[in-house]
Amino acid sequence: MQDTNELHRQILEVIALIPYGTVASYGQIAKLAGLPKHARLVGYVLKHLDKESQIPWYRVINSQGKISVTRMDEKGNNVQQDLLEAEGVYLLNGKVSLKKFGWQP
DNA sequence: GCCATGGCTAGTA
DNA sequence: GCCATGGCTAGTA
Repeated sequence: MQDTNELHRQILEVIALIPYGTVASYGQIAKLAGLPKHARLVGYVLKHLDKESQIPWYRVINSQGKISVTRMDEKGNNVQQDLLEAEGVYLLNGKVSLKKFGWQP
């Protein structure tokens, strides 16, 4: 049980390092956390993140540059997309250019 | 235990 | 294909 939380903590730690205005993929986070092949776990952890968390969850997208989260605000805008655009990260044809905005640690 | 289910993905086609 | 979770049966005791 404690091992699991430790993994989650490592993952969140790495996500917290993603710089403003950049994005990283689930797989990339997993790898940097020392957990290659655990991309899905990253998704799981983020899904269960509590609302109060200060972790920049929205800077994590899939490896194709697409947003996986579908949550909308009252205006019908995708919440994650809004948060990214507020940092200057925009979508083109529904995708973020990883070349431009991808985090290179 | 077994099996389905995910905020996924490298590597084909 | 990967892998942690969670719900749900067998099958013991």
